[in-house]
Amino acid sequence: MALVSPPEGPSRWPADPWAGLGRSVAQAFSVALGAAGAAAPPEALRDLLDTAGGDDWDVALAVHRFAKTVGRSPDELASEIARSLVRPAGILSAVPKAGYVNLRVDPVPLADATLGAVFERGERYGGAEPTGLSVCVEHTSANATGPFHVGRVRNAIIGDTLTRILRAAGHQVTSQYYVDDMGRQAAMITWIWSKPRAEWPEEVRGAAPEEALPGESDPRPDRTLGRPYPAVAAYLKGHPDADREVTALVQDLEQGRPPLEHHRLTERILRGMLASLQRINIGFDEFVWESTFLTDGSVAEVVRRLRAAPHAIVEANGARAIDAATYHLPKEDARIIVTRADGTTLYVTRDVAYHLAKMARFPRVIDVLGQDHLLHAKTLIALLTELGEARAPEFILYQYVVLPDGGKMSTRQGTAVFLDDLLDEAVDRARKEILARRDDLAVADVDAIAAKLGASAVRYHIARVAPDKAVRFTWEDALSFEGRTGPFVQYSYARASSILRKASAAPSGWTGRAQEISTPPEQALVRSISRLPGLVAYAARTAHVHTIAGYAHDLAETFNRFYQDVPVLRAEVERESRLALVHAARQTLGNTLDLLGLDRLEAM
RNA sequence: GGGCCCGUAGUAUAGCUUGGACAUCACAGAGGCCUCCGGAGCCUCGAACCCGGGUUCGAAUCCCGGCGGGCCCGCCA
Repeated sequence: MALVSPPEGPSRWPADPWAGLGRSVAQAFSVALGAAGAAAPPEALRDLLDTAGGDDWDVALAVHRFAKTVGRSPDELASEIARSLVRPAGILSAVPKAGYVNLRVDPVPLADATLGAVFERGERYGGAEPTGLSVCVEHTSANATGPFHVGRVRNAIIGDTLTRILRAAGHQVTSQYYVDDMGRQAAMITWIWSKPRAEWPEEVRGAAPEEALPGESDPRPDRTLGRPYPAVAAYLKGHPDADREVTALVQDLEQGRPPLEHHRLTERILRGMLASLQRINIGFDEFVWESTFLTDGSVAEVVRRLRAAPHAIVEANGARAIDAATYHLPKEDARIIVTRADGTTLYVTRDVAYHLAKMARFPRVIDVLGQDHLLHAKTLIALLTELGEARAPEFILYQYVVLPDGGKMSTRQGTAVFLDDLLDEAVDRARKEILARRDDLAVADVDAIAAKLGASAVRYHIARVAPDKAVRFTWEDALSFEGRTGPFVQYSYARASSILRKASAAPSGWTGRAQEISTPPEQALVRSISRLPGLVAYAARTAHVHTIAGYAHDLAETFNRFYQDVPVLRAEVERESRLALVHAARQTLGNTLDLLGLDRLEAM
C-alpha cells in the first residue's frame, strides 16, 4: 500500500499577514461611511488605508474627502465613524484624531498570522503563489568591448534585482542578455585583433602595451582583449581609411561572412565581463546573439515588412526609412532609417526582430535601459506599431552613476571606476574589518566572508537609490559597512543566526503563543516582518527595486533594537516564543537578502 | 530650438503613482550605552521639501512658468 500524503488543504496561514485584515477593515469602513451618507466601495477604501503606522495608530483612514461630500467637518465625521464602526476581529480600537480614524491592530493575532506564515512558507515567505505569467527581463546587454565600469553595472543590478522580485511575486521570469555581435563596436574589436600587432597604429600600440595583452592562460580576457578598444575608437575618428575598413567589416558581418575569429573574440570578452558580474551574484538565463536574427532570416523579414509599411519611404540615396511624423518622436526630422544606402541594417532594425521574437514568446516584456536610450525605446515602439504590433515592451529607464564632481564615468576619458577594482578594494577593506574583530577564523573563512561582505557593500550601494535618480559615486560611501549598507543587513542576519546556534534546540515550528510576544520591540519586529509580502507585490508592480533595499535596512534596524532590549536565551517563560521570533526575523532577513542578491552570512 | 528625467538638513537619500496628522533613514557633528544572546550595534540632540504663481478646506506630492543639473535629438550602438 502506497503512502498517501495528506491533501494540500487550504493554507492555514495566508501568504500576506495583512491581507485579511485589510479586507475586513475596508469592509467595516465602507459600512460605517455608508451609514454616514458617504458611499464608498470597500475595494476603493482598501487603497486609501494608511498602513504606515505611527505612535498611536497602526492603520488609519483620512476622512476629509468624504467629509466634503456629506457637508460635515473632517473632525465630526471621523468621530462619528470611529463611534459607529463595527470593529472587525483583530482591531482593538478606533479613535478619531484630526480628521483621521486611527485603528489599533491587536498585536497578538498579527504576531500569530505573521509567525505562522513565516514558519509555513520558509524560504518562500514574502513571495506569492504562482501567477502563471511569463515575463522576460532583458538587462545589461553591454557591448563586449571591455570590463564593466560601475556605471554600466547599475543596469545589471536593477535588472537582476527586478528579476528576483518578479520571481518572488510568482511570475515565471527569464532573464536575457542581448549580445551585440553585429555592430560597429564588435567590428572594431575584430578589426584590431585581425591584424598582427606590428601593423597596429602607433597610438593603439601605445595604449595597449605588450604586457597588457592576452597570454597563454588569460583569466580576464575583457581586460586584455578589450584593452585596445578605447584607442581604436579614437583612432578611427581621425583616419577615414581605417574607418572604411571597419565599415567593410560591418558589411561582412551582416552578410554572414564574419572573420573566423569574430564570434570567438566576442565570446571571450563577454566571458570575462560575466565573471565580474558573478562576483555580485548576477547571472543570466539566456544569451541572445544579435547575429541569430540575421541568420534565421527574421531581420530580412522585418526589412521586407517595413518597406511595405504604411509610412515607408525611400531616401534619395536608396536608404529605406519610415516617416514617423505621426509618432511625434523628439527628433529634428521624423525619419527612422531602416536600411542604409548600402543596404545594411541598423541596430534598431535588428532590435525589432529581437523584440518580435520576445513578444511572441512572452506576454510581458521588460527592458532595462540607461536614460540615453529613451529615444531608441520610442523609435522601437514606433517601428513595432508600423508592423501592426499592438503591444509594447515596458522600459525601465535609469539615470547614470555620476562622479562626486558630477562628471560621467567614461572608459575613454579614463574617469571610469571598474567593478573589479571597486570589489577588490571592498573585499580588502572587509578583510581588515573582520581581522580587527576576530582572531578565531581560518584564513580561508576570512577570505570567503570578506568576498561576500565586499560584494554586498557594492551591490547595495547602487541598489538603494531610485532608478530615476542619479547615483553619486564616492569610494567612501561605496565602501562603507555601517548604517544603510548591505553589511549592516548581513550583520543582523549573523546575529540572529548566532542566537539560534546557541539555543540548545532550534524552534521546530511556531509555538502559537502569540500573547508572549508582548514588548514593544518585539511587536515592532513582528510588524516589520509582516510587511514583506505586501512590499514584494508593490515592488513587482512598480519595478521600484530600491524599496526592497530600504526595507532590508528597516528590518535589520528593527531587529537590532529588539536584540538590544529583549533577552532571548536568558528569558524563561517566553524563551521559546522569542526564539521563534528570532527564527522568523532571520528567515525574513535572509529572504530579503536573496531578493537583493546579497549573500547570507552565518558569521562575520 | 524640441523632448525626457532629477532638484528634500553639511553630505547622501525615502516619501511623489493615488494630495491629508509633528517629512523617512543614514553618514558627518554634539552627548550617552559594554556585570548582558556579537559595539559592523543601541539611545539622545541639532539640522531640509530650488524659486514664483495656480488648483484645493489642505501641496514635498497635482498644474503652469522660471532657475540649476543630467541625458537625447546619427544612414552609431
